[in-house]
Amino acid sequence: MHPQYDPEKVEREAHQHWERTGAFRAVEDPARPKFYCLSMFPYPSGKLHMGHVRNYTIGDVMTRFHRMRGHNVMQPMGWDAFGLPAENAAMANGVPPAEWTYRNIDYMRSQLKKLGFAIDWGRELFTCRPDYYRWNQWLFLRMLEKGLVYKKTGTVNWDPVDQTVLANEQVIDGRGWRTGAVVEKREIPMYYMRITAYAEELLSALDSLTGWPERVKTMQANWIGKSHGVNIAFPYELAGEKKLLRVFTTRADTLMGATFCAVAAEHPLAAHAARSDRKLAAFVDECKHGSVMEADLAQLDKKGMPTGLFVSHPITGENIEVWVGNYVLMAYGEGAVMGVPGHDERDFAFARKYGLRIKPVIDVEGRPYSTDTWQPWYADYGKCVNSGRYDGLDYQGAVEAIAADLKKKNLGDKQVTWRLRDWGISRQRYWGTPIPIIHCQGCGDVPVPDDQLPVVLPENLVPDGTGNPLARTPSFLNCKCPKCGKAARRETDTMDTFVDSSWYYLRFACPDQSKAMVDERAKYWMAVDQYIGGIEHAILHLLYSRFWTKVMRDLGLISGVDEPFTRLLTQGMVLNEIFYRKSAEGRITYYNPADVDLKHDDKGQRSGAILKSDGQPVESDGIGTMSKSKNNGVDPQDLIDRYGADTARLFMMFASPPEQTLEWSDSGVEGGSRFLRRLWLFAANNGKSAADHVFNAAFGPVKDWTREAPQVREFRRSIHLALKQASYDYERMQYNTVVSACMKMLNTLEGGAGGAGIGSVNAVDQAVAEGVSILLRVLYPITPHITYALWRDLGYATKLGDLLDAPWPVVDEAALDQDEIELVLQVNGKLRGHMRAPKSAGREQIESLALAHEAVTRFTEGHSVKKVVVVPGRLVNVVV
RNA sequence: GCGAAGGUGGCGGAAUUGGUAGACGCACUGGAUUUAGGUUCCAGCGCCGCAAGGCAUGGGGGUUCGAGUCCCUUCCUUCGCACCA
Repeated sequence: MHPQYDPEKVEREAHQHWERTGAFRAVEDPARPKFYCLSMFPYPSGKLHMGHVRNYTIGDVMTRFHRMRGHNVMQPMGWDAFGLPAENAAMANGVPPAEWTYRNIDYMRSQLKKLGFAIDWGRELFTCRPDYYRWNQWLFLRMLEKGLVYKKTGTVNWDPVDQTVLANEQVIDGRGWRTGAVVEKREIPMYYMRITAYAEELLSALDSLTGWPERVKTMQANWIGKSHGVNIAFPYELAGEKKLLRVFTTRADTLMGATFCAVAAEHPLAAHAARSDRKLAAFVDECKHGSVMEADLAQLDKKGMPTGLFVSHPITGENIEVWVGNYVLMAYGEGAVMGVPGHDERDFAFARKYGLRIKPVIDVEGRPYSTDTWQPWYADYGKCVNSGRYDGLDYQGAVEAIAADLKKKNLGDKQVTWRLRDWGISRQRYWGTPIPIIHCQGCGDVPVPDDQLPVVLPENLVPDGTGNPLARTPSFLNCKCPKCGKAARRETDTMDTFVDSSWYYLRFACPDQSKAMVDERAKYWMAVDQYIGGIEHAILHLLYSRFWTKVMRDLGLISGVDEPFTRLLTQGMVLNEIFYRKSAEGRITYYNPADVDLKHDDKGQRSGAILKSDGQPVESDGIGTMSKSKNNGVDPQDLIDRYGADTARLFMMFASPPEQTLEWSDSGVEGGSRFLRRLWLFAANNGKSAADHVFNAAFGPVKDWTREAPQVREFRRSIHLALKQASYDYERMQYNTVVSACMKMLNTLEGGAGGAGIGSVNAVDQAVAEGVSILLRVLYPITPHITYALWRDLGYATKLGDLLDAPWPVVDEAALDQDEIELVLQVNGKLRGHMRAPKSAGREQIESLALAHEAVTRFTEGHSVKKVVVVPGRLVNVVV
């Protein structure tokens, strides 16, 4: 064995070995329990970032651990390869998105391989390949047949200069990111997936996801947003015709306080009124401009205009004026609200601004009411007042009574409303899955027949930022109508990339299947036992995937799977300190932490930070996520080149538990590297001679350790305690303390099992050998390369086989036993000393030993002992 | 505003059922090795105190023999959602 740890060599050899033996190929095996471990697949943006390294290391540790525990594991990898960044890169460099994407994939794949992940590369998939996205198209058509896909007009951000649709992230302060032109809202036809048909199941099934973090489930539940309320109709007449204005409310108990109605700018009634009122038309137009993002809308001032139309109150018959309000959302409920200024903050602000009547109808435990200023309790539940026959009723009672009365008049009923909206999947983009529709002058929108799938996306186009290049490509655009055979035009919109990621986990089970979307192998592997990814996908990706799984189930494509991901782990972000300098003119320049030296005073406290290049101080702006704009990123490649993959993996796992944020620390990385060098050195010096004994110790006939010297037994006890800790922490996925347990083991090993003349030499060697074999196996899922090399070089591999499938070490409970136990002595709950007592000592014996102990008597003298609490094996507390 | 998570040494973080707070690592201090720097090794390291001892898990209160852990209250931080009627 070479005495020097050479990570580059060690890792290269391990990779060659795994490659040669096909170590990570996953094969269906009904005889063994399966474990499908999946990390969210990356977007091929160019190179791996630290978030990827962390994500995939967590998954790899889990995969390797479960394999040692006897599971048939599968860890696949693929590429979320369609998307906007490829188009942006194309515009910047004039390279087709396909070329850019495939080049990035090649580089990132090589990085993943360097990190030594136990991935079955035979299952690699690419969402931008026709053999994958044809099934997006195929399922789209099945959903179309079932009415789960439909077409309607939707609102998009439109850049009037580039004549193109903008994604939300391309709109900055209401202007196009490239042109700076004010963005308009535009109505265009789009395809939608009817996710709302699954709202009830998507909500109720959250309860079954016991392996998901609570906050992700809460976020999804809020997003789905089920509200119970009442749909109320306000009758009116228009050109002699009787009509109804419908509103939805969760506060039907306040109906008697309704003094106006407000409709969204897009509401038909607003459009009608605008026809005869130019000022109103201008206002409606204004509302339709600007961003489509709701977070932006929420910042706007309340604005409105009367329509001049009146409706009558469904209970009193009173005349009520209809307004257009910029705060009313067309997409929620009926696109219209009843205005109850007395008990709704928005209506209150609106009424105050336009001098509308405010009528309080709820009394909240006698708290004061003034129409001058809004108070939070105005919106609380209370008793009806000023409400005629409903006076005195509470919230529930009033809602029931009012709903019943409305139902009698045919003017309303109880209703459940969802916040969740259907999923618009059309994107006016080139680099995505073509929507398989053909537009024919005579036949209308015609689905592409199955035997003409896939509709292949040409890979050689270069977008220029103006419109969709597909629309300028005759070879793609022109086709024949499948129905009538006449010349027709292909749909040029592509699908949202969330479609691609909504089912890739199913395809990993059978990526080579060319006849079907999925086959019976999916039944073996599904559901994903552990899914790992960033919290940023808590809502959309995870909700769409759940929806998609249910759709495929209901179409009979998969069976026995209601939910795709049994357990979910959302890993924390990777942070680093931010350093900057501010120039005299106020310009801020950020400096990478790698270029900054930290100064400490002699107590270890930070005393300053200076830039290495000029020795002048820089300011710290705290810590934040690694980002280009703050120049605080660390390139994983540098880390690997410098220290090797094992150190990178070890640091990632050690610095904090998987779900928490991780703070980058160069010296922490050094510490990890130091530990691995120490491990190597210890093995080189002591491991080989010890290993010769290992087969009698850990794997041979059980030895009676109770006869050995106390030092040897203490040594084993400490190894097995650490093993117990590590096993527990692997189960609960707290890998930082697994690393700490391994460090303890090495500390113990270096301390030795006792010198010459203590115990039998044979026992000392066996204890060391056993300790080494435990440490290597416990550390292996985290740092597989160095442990592979040591396992091989110390001779374990030849006798016991590959570390990949080595049995997980078993805690020897007998080793944890001690003849004498150290007990903590407390007086009045305060720590006063320690004493040793025989393991066999009973409660009374311990009590009398404690009361006689000097550490106790010092504090009990002159006082009377009231009570003695004995916690077996732990402590004695004397109360005086 | 609503919802969720979290406040523990100079720092990252431990503490499985209420039972020795600060494991493990980093930083720092002293010493050894080294021509020196680095590496490596040994020792120390919550705060105050010469010591005995006292004080410490954001603040305040409570339950308990005993509270980082349970309850109440308050402050702060982070994240998510946000005109949802």
